[in-house]
Amino acid sequence: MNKGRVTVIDIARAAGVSKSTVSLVLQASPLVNEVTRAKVNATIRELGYVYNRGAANLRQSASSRIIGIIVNDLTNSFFAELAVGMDMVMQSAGYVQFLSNSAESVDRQREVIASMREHGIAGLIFSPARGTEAADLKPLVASGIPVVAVVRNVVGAKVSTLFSDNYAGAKDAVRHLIALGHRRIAFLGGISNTTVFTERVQGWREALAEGGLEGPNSLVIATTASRAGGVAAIERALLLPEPPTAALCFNDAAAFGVCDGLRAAGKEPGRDFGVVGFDDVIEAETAVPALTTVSVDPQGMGRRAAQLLLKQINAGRVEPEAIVSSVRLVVRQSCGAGSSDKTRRISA
Amino acid sequence: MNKGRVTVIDIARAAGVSKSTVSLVLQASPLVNEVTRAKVNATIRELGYVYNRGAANLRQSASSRIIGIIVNDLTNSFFAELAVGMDMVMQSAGYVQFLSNSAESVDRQREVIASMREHGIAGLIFSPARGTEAADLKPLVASGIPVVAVVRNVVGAKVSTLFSDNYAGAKDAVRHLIALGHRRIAFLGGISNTTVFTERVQGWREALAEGGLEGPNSLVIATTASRAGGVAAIERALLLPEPPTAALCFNDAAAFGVCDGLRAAGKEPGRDFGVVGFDDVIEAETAVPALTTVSVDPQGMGRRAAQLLLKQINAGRVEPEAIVSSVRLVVRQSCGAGSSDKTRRISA
DNA sequence: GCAGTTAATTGGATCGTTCCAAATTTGTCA
DNA sequence: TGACAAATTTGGAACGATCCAATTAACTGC
Repeated sequence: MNKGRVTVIDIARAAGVSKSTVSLVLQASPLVNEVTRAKVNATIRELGYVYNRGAANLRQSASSRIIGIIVNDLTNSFFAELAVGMDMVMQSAGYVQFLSNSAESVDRQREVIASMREHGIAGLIFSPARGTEAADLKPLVASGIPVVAVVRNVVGAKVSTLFSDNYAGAKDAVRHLIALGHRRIAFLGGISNTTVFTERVQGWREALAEGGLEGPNSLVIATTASRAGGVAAIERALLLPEPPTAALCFNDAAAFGVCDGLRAAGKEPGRDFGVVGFDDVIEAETAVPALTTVSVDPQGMGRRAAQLLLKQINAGRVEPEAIVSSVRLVVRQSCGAGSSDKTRRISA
Repeated sequence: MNKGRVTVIDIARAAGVSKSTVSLVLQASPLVNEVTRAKVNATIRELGYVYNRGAANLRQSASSRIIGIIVNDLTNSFFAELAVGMDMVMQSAGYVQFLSNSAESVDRQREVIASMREHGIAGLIFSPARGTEAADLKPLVASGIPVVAVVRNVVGAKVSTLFSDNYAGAKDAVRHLIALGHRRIAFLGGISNTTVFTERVQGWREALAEGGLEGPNSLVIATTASRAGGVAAIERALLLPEPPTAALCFNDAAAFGVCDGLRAAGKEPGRDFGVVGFDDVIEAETAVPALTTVSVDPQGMGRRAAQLLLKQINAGRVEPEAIVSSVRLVVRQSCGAGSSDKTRRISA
């Protein structure tokens, strides 16, 4: 009996109707009589039938209810949260996702995209690996499959985008540090030749200028966007002739590293040095000291990206759309302001 | 021209051969003449043909090169790393994965499994959501699809399993703390009614007994398996009449929380209190102090789980297999031993 | 030059579903 | 009761690939 899968034809035979009727029942069509419907449904349960979406998608009209998601680094909790947000809305919209990690490799990314395409995805959301070119997306876009790029952009690609407002976020953060009395404020961590980095440094620089302060390049210390990168950056910063008294960090991971490095140097973050992160990952709230950071709400961003993609899939025709997701500064302890009182929020 | 996708028939017509020949070329069959092969391949590139795996999988023999992965909490970096490990081997084996987050909900997990099944996965790897029952997997297993449960087990389910050696790992960790001179060693964090928790507490208890020490229930403080849970646990531990001087934590996240809590109480982890974690997530190495922890190597575990699943898929017939992945204690600073010298490794 | 191989190629038929047009049943009303 | 409409049901013919058996083309060796 277990030989071969159960198909609509088996159901039809067992229920004494035609396969067409079974198909109508499967699609919950109002055309079919209640009695018949009940009988067919009973048989379906009885025989343990499983719908074969692959077969259904074969007919040219159908679009597949599968989407692709590729992130550049799933081990980074920012991207993991992003993926979780997407997963949530995709799941409740009745979609399944191919979810892959490009690990920052354009080759792997290309392979994954090709593979997903062969499997017939209805759309793609991805945070591009460093070095992604418009050409990598060309065929996908040309075939009319909606694509949403998140977090990072791909120059020249005709795809929808969803970025956070890096410039405004960095500016607000630095303004806050200036308001707290800091005069030498560094920018620590991150990889320099990326758009995100450039935008955040730009915000940092303009806020300093606005406050009549200097923003020399020596205060911008690029390393990597990780905890280890944060440690390295603060170590170098403290060796400067005129060391900073506060820093905006490229992201939360780097900010945690900066806190680690400060402690290793005998300084207490928040009290002896103002630290501000970027992203607002979950641990930011529970860390000690709680991290003051620019909240990007990665899950929310993931959800918005997913909704955007679904909208485009349903719309049929793809009209690239660029969304900038606003951010807000969440003041906690690490900047030296929130001291004892509970988390306070400043709208950006 | 963009109306409808390009199919083997289009290629065949354009290249002046039959669709069967095109099919043979696609499968790199040695039967076809080199000249013909070149001509067909050229036409394929020229027309921008994309292979339709859905159609190919329709034929009963074919198995799908899609597998399913479900994790209970992707925002936890342990599971994110696990997923990345799986992704790596699946990708190089030419598979794509549906990867979903059950968020600890058995209902969502059930839905996702059903959906994946309809899409024709060749196998499933998952870390069961709390409360998963054997019945949830019954239909999948009955249809002969290999299933591998990782990290947590599902009582009564006939599936393959891959767990880390929680018992031995906990025992080694506590032995090490005893060797460092600690006499009151707590077990902090985690959710009490889980197998993993029970096994680790068991190891803790036996190591204490072995060292002639007491292991009262008051020293086992269950909260949650998170950073916040660690903070809460150490707070309660320090209020005990006879507070502990060291602790084995349920996992690294909790251990970081314990460090945070210690600092908030004016104690320096490593110097004033021995802290040992469990998992060895990436941040464990770069944290300050570097975390002494039982290394589970989540990525490696993910890779092994993926290899096990692939083996079963290729084997055809499914014979459930139980693998216990060995662990080893990685001594760093947080336990008070590694003090100044670099990370030292003790094999378990 | 021809039988006997070997190498290459090729029409169906098939996988499990959907969809259309046509057929059947049921219901309504004069 | 018969004509007509509405409600249900139903055979095929797709969809895009694979695979088998059968055909055709290209080589042997004598």
